[in-house]
Amino acid sequence: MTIRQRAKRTRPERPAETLSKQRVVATALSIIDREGMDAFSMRGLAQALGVYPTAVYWYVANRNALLAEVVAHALRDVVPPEDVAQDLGDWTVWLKDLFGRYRNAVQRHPNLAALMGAQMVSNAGVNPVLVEKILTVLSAAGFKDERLVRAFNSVVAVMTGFVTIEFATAPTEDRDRWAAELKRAIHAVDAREHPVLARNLPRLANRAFIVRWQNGIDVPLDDSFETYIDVAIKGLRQLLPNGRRRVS
Amino acid sequence: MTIRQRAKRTRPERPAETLSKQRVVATALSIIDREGMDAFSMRGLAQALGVYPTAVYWYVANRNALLAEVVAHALRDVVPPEDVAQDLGDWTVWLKDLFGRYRNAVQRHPNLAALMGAQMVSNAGVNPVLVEKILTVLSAAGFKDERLVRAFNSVVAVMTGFVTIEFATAPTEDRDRWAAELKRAIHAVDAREHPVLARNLPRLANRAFIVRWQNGIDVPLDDSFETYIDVAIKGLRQLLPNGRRRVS
DNA sequence: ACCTGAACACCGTTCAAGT
DNA sequence: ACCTGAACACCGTTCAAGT
Repeated sequence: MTIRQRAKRTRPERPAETLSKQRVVATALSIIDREGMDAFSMRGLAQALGVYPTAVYWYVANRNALLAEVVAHALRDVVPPEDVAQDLGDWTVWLKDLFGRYRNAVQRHPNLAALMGAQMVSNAGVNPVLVEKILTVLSAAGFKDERLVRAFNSVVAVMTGFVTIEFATAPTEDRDRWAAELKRAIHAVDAREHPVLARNLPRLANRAFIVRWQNGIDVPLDDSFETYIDVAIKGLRQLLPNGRRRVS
Repeated sequence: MTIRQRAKRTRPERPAETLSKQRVVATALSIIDREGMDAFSMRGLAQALGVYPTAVYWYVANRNALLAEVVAHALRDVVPPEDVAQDLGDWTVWLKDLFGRYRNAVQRHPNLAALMGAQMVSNAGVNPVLVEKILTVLSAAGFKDERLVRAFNSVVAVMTGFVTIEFATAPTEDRDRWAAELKRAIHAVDAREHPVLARNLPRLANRAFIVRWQNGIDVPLDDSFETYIDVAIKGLRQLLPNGRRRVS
């Protein structure tokens, strides 16, 4: 977990401009954004806040609870505001906006990508308004009862699926060596063993999942994301009772 | 990270029936399966193997590298065998089988769910045969060039999306208290603020993402998963050039 | 080649005290 | 109510030795 070459942390730094949960969460997020998940620690956070490690525990129960709040904070802008064509007859516009907003949030905090996906277990760290909004839009579109549940779960899964892996971060240790080695291995693919891959290599290399050596921060997969969303929306529309109502 | 109440580990246990990378990876996986991600440590692993902590480093470069191998091992059976109706004209059957196999793998190792999704960045820990197979099936279905790349990325994202959050594990600490509190909060939802949620609560409670207090191990979301896959397949089919060729 | 043994520089968290 | 201070029981990883 890359310990050696970090600045030695002795005592508090800043004169502590009064602590608060707000400040604790915001500072934690900024550390994770800058240095990554592996480098984040409760002690490092305390140091950044200018207090003793144990002071943080006045505001959060433990590390996991804090991380849940950090995720919630990072996701605070995902719910589209009221004015997004919610009642304008096209539910697909609202969903596309939602998916895009989630992607933006992860894009801004890629080091949190894995946690953001995982946090969807429960509403512990997620705005309950998000749930109500999705349900409202799907209801208005014509989903109800059991079909509403299934559509809801599909929407949440679609929202997190692509983006979680698009921005998943590689081991922080020796990123450059790791990337170089991977790049080499990919270009050395055996055309006899993997003919389709070899034939399409220039198109796929560093632009397709698994066959990459950089993630969405360096190489965003905008086109594929668009297609993915399109696939989901088209599929959802076919799920509606009366065939495809309200064509976009 | 729940340290206190664990058995004190002093020295090696077993007389070490000769170490090997195989044994290191398999033992690591079994520890993670039994005790969860938080409880896994290099030192605990060494103890279980009956060797000194540093002996493990002869077989793996570091913790992250080991975890990548553990994920690869857990995913070893995801690629459908040759005989699955691959060339029988219906590419959707093969894809559905693939998605089901991935789900089974995660279901067997839920504590690894978050890592499994994240590992799709690169082929470091993933079988390259998987890539070739997906490309082959999609090519045969009619996807080519840029469309092939987009379809491939969509397929991988669909494969991991639902399942990653379905089996995401809650903080290991105080699971029962956490679940009880969540259950209470969900049932106490304000019908004025969240009318659609309140109206559909019996249907959604513990059966919809975010509105859950248990995960897929305790409450599998089979129906929703089926719908989700259906949505993806239907959407993918509409992506094909000549409309819907090869109807299932 | 494979493992021991000691050491280094960290961790999260608890508990008792201070103000 | 909010923070200090000391302590406990762990970590991952490096390096020099052993066999």
